Amino acid sequence: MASERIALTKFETEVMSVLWRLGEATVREVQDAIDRNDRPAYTTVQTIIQRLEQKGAVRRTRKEGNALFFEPAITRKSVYRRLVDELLDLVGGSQPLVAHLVESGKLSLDDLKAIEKAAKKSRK
Amino acid sequence: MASERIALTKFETEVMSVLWRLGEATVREVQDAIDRNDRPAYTTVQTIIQRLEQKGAVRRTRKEGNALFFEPAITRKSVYRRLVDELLDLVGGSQPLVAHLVESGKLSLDDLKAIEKAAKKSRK
DNA sequence: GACGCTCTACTACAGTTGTAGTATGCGTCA
DNA sequence: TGACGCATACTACAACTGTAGTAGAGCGTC
Repeated sequence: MASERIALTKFETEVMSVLWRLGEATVREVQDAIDRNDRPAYTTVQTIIQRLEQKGAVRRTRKEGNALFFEPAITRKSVYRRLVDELLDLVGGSQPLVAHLVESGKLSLDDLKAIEKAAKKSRK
Repeated sequence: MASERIALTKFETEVMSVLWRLGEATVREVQDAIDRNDRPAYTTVQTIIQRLEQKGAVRRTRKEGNALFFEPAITRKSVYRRLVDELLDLVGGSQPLVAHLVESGKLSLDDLKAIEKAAKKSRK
């Protein structure tokens, strides 16, 4: 479910990350979960969640006291796919991307092997 | 060279890609090189290049007739690094990212092996 | 030297995004 | 049951982005 093609901004994506992690949360909880030096104001987070709701990326689940709970309405995977695709377009494919990762030390040879092994296993 | 920390928008990055590819180009040449169905107007490209110039991402090289030539003033690598880092932050590291690539069929096991081999070679 | 074409410089503008304030409502505790 | 406090709904707004028009200058051609 969840018809995709929803474009998210950086901050919106960050909020979605929190929701994917927590499963369900209030505005307050999302704000608390945002781990930054310049933490946004409560109402800022509220606005973002509201926009996410309008975009259909988030939905209300229930109410506790007078606080609403929200949960993701789109999958993490679909959003990642979009982000990754965009990046791949720019850098010219996944090969160059991974090469860049290895080259810049962000991914070790051991990591590569581990991924390989896992992939082989899940494939069969 | 080229003090980094320059944030580029999507379109700006696209223009930079053209410049990295061509090495040097006029506004007209950049516009022609943009390969899209909804190609932007000449003046639109002009504006983007102007903004890139203000940001220090691009510099004028010479004049031919009354047309200016521009060249990149920052490296492709530094921009990629920024983009990749942002994505990594979001998806939670390079391991998950590569796993996602493999899983979604964007990267084959053969690709992985090739990268591994190349990395080993360049390392020694 | 005048004309026309192309290029640059400047201006415009609406939509998006990050950021947050204000007003008002609802629950809970005394 | 009234007040306090947190939550929501609504409003605001400046900066950034994509998009492009207009005015005026320079170059090549006749």
